[in-house]
Amino acid sequence: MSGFGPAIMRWSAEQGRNLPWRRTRDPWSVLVSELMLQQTQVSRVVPKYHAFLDRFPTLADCAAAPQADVVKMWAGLGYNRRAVNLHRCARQVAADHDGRLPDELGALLDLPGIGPYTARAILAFAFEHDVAVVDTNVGRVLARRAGRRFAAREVQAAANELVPMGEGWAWNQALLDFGALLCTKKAPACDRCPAVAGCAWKGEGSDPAVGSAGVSGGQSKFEGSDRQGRGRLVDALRLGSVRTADLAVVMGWPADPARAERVAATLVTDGIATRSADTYHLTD
DNA sequence: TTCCCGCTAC
DNA sequence: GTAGCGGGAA
Repeated sequence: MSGFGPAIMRWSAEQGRNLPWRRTRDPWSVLVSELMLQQTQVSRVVPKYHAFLDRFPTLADCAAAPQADVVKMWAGLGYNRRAVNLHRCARQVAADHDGRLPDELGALLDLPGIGPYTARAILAFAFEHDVAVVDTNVGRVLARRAGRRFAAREVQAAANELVPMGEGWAWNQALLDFGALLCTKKAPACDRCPAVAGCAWKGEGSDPAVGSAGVSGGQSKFEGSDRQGRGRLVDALRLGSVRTADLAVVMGWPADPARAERVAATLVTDGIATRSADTYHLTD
């Protein structure tokens, strides 16, 4: 109650970020931005977003291109499965929806790479529907506001309650900004918070967001991980094919070729790479 | 070290 | 419900 929502809306109007994907309602552009923003910081996405849309201005352009071209444009973003998902999504929309992204939740959820967050983000940010977009930031903010941990189904329900009729677009952008800039995971700025009066937590005591549904925990270390080796191999594959005999060196594990082959196989399973005879290359 | 506008496949 | 997935900046 109180002025929680209005306070955040006022704050956002003054302090909100002016991000490139907020200047468009083009569903394809929104989809590209949202896929890139999954687990990847805004500052890293901005330049890639422009370059990607320059190369693939429409969904049809992407669907018509080889998957390898999409993966190449994904360089620097990481989590290359997202590039594969985006390409598969584009092809499925081209085939099943006449090239236009659906504006219905169920149909969006049926598309590769689109889950509960991204589906609602497209509805809210491209089609301006009054749906609640729930990511880890929103989950964190809502748990803190309520002063308790949420169960899985409660988070979306709590978020739905807050969407102001006819202002879903601005509200969801505002809440994402609020979570990213003020109500942050480690150092919430409660002293500068415009909505502290409507908050049950106020930064005092244990953080209700920890362990609450929809709030992501910490990540495993990157250095020395399988992810690091995968990244090195995909980087190499963007330049050309890699022989099986060279995998271990390329992936940074010269003394462990067995590990290199095992991890390289996961790229094949993910549909990112293809092995033919003794050579790996990006899947076309 | 930590952070990051999740999804897929178990 | 949870493991796995990149990479650079601060």
